[in-house]
Amino acid sequence: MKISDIIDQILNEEQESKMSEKQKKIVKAAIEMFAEKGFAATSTSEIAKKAGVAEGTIFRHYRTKKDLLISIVMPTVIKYIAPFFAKNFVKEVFENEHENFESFIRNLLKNRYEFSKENFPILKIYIQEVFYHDELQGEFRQVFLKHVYEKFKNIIIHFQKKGEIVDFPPETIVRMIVSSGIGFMVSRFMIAPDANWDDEKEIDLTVQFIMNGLKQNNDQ
Amino acid sequence: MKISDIIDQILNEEQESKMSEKQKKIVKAAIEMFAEKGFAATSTSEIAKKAGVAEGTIFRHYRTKKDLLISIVMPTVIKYIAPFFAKNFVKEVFENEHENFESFIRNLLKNRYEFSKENFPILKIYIQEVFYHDELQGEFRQVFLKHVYEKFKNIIIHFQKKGEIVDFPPETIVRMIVSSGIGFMVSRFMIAPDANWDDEKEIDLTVQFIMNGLKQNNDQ
Amino acid sequence: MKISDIIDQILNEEQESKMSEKQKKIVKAAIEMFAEKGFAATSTSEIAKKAGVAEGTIFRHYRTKKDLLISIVMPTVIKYIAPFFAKNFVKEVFENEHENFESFIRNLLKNRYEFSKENFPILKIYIQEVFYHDELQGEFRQVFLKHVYEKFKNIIIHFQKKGEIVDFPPETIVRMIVSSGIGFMVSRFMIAPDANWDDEKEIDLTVQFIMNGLKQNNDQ
Amino acid sequence: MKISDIIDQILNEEQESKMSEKQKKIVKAAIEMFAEKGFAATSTSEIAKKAGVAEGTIFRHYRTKKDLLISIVMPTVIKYIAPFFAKNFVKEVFENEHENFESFIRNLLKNRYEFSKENFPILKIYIQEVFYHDELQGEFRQVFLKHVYEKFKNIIIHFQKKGEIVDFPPETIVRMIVSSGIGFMVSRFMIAPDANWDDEKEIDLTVQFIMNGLKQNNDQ
DNA sequence: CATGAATGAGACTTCATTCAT
DNA sequence: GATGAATGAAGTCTCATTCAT
Repeated sequence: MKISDIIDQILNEEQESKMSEKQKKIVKAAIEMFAEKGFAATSTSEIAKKAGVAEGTIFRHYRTKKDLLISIVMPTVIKYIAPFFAKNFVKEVFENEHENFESFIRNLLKNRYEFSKENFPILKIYIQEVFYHDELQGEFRQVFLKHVYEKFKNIIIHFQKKGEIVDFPPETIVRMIVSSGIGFMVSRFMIAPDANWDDEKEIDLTVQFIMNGLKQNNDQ
Repeated sequence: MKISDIIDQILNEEQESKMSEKQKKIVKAAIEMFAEKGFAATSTSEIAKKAGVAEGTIFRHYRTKKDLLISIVMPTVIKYIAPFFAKNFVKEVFENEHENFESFIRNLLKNRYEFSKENFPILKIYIQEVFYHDELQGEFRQVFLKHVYEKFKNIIIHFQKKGEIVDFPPETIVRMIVSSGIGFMVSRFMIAPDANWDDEKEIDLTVQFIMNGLKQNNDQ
Repeated sequence: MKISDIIDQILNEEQESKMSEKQKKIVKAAIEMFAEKGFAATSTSEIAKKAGVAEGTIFRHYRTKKDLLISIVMPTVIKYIAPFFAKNFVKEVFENEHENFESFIRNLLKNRYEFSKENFPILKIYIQEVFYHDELQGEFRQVFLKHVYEKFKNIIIHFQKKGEIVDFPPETIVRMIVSSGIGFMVSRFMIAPDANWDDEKEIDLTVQFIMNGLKQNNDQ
Repeated sequence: MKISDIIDQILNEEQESKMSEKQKKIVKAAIEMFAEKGFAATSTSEIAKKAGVAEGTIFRHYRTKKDLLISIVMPTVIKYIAPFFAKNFVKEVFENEHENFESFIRNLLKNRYEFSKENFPILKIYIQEVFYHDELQGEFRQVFLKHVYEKFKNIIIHFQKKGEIVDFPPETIVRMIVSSGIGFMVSRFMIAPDANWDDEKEIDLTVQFIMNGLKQNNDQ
């Protein structure tokens, strides 16, 4: 499956509705099992059983087991970073005088939180498997990540020039923001999903933490 | 392997020297392969071949493949959090008037950075596999994690009382610090190990970020 | 496989016809090899080769090698003792005035001889393996054996009351009859299957031996 | 190990005392395990562990695992049938006017019962394995069995001529006697060793059963 | 489209046996 | 004589994938 096909799928946005009933069941079952046991430790026969279909049916829809993984994971991952591709993403930040860094960060966290909430199993699978399968990086790493990363960096630089944030290397700042964000998601959905979370408050505190952490300190 | 045995091993600190030459080779090969391909996707025959021993030799030293994983990973993981168990860890923080939050954080990061630098493959394996194998949590989660977490929280509270850091819930602060730290390690050793890192500086910036992020803001 | 399922299979009597061609070949090959070399000394790869199927095919039909053993052996063993379960087995003996002990014994031996002739390899496997695998006794020992044994004993007692046979403990008489019968079968089919046997005559002599051995001796 | 060596061993009768302490432990452990799990299902490492010796030690005393089996089993089996070799065994029967068939049978059963009582585990191993290993039959079958069988048959013929027993084919009579005898031993020591046995009485009844079963019936 | 029996490569593991110490 | 680490062949079983129905 080429990356261009995947993008098409996403733009069309109709993938799911095009799926047959059986196919949906397969995807659902695969997500659950991959998230629970890992890709390599999940057998296609388990997926078939859980999905209530014959083993052969899986291979009618997906050439290989790895194809199934990629088909499940990539669309969601791409959606995850899609905002950075929106034409107006950077534009808005740059042209809107009232947009400040804090609202940018807050929006980012809230968006990604909402998305993660609905898609965490798939994101978990991605996080776990991305280091083992080139296909999950592949063109992605080069084409996409750079794209996103670059835009993100530009925004950082923009706010640094406006004097809103500290003068660390932009890459470092990206890392700090992303670490704080993903650190929250992982804690929230992987490590202690059953704890008593006040999500609104945690997001708010995380934003405060990032903002203070990156604030231009004149007294320093 | 019981957790008490593991602790003994670590205290004795002689484990490695007790290993036969072949055993060391097995462990070395296993670490490399597990880190590269993941536990489930690595076959014992690959490990044997890479280690230059017969496959049966692996099972003379480790009852099962999973035993091999555990024996490799747990000692290092325990060492990773061992500082929190040192009797003087909390004591020092509490009793030393000159100890402030910044030096505490800086020490923590530096220590864990040095350790990670030497042991990252193993830590990576742990991070990847901990969600799939109860044995990697087991008593650990209950006994150890709580222990460490609790002490960490107490230190946070200590500095909150001294007015050095902001009044967020201690758990949240722990998460922020750990996220920032692990975020650095993961970026440094997993995501872009080949980039041009100025480690000293990155640690310094990360400390600044955390300090500012948690500073008691009087003007707020 | 629960004993009730096995009974169902036997009652349906269609098991064999339900088997696929390959499955039949597997069973045939397994019987031959188990009988010749013993269960533990027969490898599944040998069975597969002899059956002309892939090794994996065996495990598609039988979860484990032991499952294969049980599936082969239990139905036949149960059929072997099934006559004792027939509703009219005891009834006939008790109610038919003309039925005497000799005709009872003669029928028993002839029936079991005919059955053994056709199924000896399987019975041999059972005899060899029953002492090593609890699954071959299991509910069997408790439920069935008692059942059969009890009925057999009742018949003995019946004929003892009629004065036809000697007053030994019924258990002892059962043992003598069974020993004589199985002794013949084992000699006939295991120890010297290639000798020149006049089966009719041997059965007849065995019946005479048992009858005389158990005859109520007035002159004693 | 050649059969002549075995005979020598037995004649010398000193085998056991020649064994080192370790060797005795090995033999003891092997007997227990072979009897419990069967030869093929018992591993040499299990034997070594149970015997408290190193695995290599077993192979210092016995070239192969099968050698161990043979060394354990054959001497006892030969002793089991040794009475038939005693020079005076047949002679006594033939020349002693007072010796009758009943006392012959009774002696036989009693002797073999006493011997079985002490050596049943080994005999059990033999019974279980003799059908799988040519070495356990080998020369034995040809040389020994025939020898014993022939002598036994001669004795039968002797008593038939004296009119004490019925005119069945001698082979058939041998089978009946042996079946009754072994049937008792197997019931006594294998099938229900824990039942409440009155051994004296059972032997007595078995002798009666055989005697009556084979008595020359003048009214027939 | 869907099925599921069949495959055979390869997974983990056990084992009898060897040999340097 | 005794040891036990090491071996590698062979064991049981799993798996992704194919294909005739």
